[in-house]
Amino acid sequence: MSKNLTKRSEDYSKWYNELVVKADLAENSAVRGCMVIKPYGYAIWEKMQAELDRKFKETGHQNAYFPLFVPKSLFEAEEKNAEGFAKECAVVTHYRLKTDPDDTSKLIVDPNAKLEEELIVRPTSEAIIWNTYKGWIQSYRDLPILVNQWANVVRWEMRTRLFLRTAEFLWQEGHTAHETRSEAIAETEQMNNVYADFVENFMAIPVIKGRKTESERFAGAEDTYCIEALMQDGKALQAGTSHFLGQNFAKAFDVKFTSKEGKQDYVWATSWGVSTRLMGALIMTHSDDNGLVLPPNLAPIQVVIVPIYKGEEQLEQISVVANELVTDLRSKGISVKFDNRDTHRPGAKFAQYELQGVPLRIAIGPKDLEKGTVELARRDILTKQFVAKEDVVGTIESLLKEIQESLHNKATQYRDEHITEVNSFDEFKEVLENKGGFISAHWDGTPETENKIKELTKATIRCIPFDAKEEKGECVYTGKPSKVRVLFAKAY
RNA sequence: CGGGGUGUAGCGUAGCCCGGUUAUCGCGCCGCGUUUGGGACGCGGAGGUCGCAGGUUCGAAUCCUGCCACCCCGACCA
Repeated sequence: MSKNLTKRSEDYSKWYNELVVKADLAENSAVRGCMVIKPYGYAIWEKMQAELDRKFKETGHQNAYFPLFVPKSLFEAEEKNAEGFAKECAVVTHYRLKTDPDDTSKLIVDPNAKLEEELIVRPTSEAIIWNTYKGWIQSYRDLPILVNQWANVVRWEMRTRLFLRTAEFLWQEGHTAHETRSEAIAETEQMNNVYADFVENFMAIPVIKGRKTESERFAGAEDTYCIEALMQDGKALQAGTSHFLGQNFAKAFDVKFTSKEGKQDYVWATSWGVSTRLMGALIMTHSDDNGLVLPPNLAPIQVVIVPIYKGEEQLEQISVVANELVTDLRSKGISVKFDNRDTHRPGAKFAQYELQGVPLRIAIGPKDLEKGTVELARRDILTKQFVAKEDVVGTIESLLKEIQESLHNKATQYRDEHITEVNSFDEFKEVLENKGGFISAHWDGTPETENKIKELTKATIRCIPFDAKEEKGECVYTGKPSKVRVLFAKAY
């Protein structure tokens, strides 16, 4: 493992300055923990959005938008949800500033502009959305409602971590309403699968699908499904969640419908989301000491062309070859950048595109002009080869596919090597301390044991995998009987 | 909120214990020239309320007091 990846995630901000920087508005400590996402990083987020959005539409969902502010009275309606998020809410209490009478260069909050009811900046949107759905749903004919929202949310965490736990983050949240319990459960499963498919195949990050334990469940959910990934430093990361909300929110907001049989019933609900945290997962899964490594499906620039030249005349000759390549590659749907800046030397460009994780790099110099070749370099395994000009497009097409696959394979191999079955608590602690990763162990099913293990080791149950085999065993801590192994890990 | 630590140029830092020239060095930035197949080199240059406020002193980045900010560990968490 690369040594730098064992460091704290904050250190990534130095290497991946190209991608994202921490908010640097130090005069106001209140924005501590927020991110500035630079254009290159945002381009990656946009590619993620586009693919997710496509999958959501494919499964019958539509986008909509709901208010940023949630009146406190709505927020407190669903008790568990409110309780779960209460400790991390930003609250708006006033709506106006005025000039400070003691110092006209300063502004103060106008005490006469106090809101009658405080507004919560959404930490999640169930409350405001279910309050709205109430007006949309009367009959079974109004169901299902399959809506997704792209938004930002604020969670005032006591401690933030770049990418993984920022005070403000971008995400999508799906909120659906159904006639029946089973339909809602099917939706919950479907969306968890959509996430798994996206993260595995688009981001080349292997995940384990499973169910959360009661204590790790979303506040207000009856059941939480999740996808769990493993980072290169051996810590687990929750990459996405899909919740079956039962009738909790329908009851809290009094959302009833009349069924075909003419009976009144509460609506069944789900919600599901993934966030910019996935960009953290991307970095912490694929990066090496030279910087980011992007799966081709996600790379805003898939191929970069760097000219190596002496004098303008040579640059012109190289540009002819380069521009032809650009046209050919673009016609195949490959995104290419020809970097002909004369303010930077080739070596500096090589380093920059490596840092940015561009999957393939073409270098064209005088030697290539002579021989009719180009130099083609792979970012993921840092190899170089010379390719005849006429073979370049074909080679690149197959290499992009190969890199996508190979990144996924490499990460899967690492992940699989870091799932360790243990049968005693000593072994549990030993593996957790020295090897890290997921620990597959028996658990007696009680929150008390789960908590005790968390206290003693800092490891939590990441999930009860869906594909876990029935197997008789004894709880690794209490020795009580257990039917199935669950996955423990230290988590971000 | 509890425990520990740090504040000197855009970034990273030396100097502080033991007060004394014009505050050190590297990266980055600007200009000129030579360069260009892995982060170029030479010469010249710009850039600083030494976190803030008070105090001690002939003299404070350095000593004293107070404050502020940030980081790390813990509780919280997608």
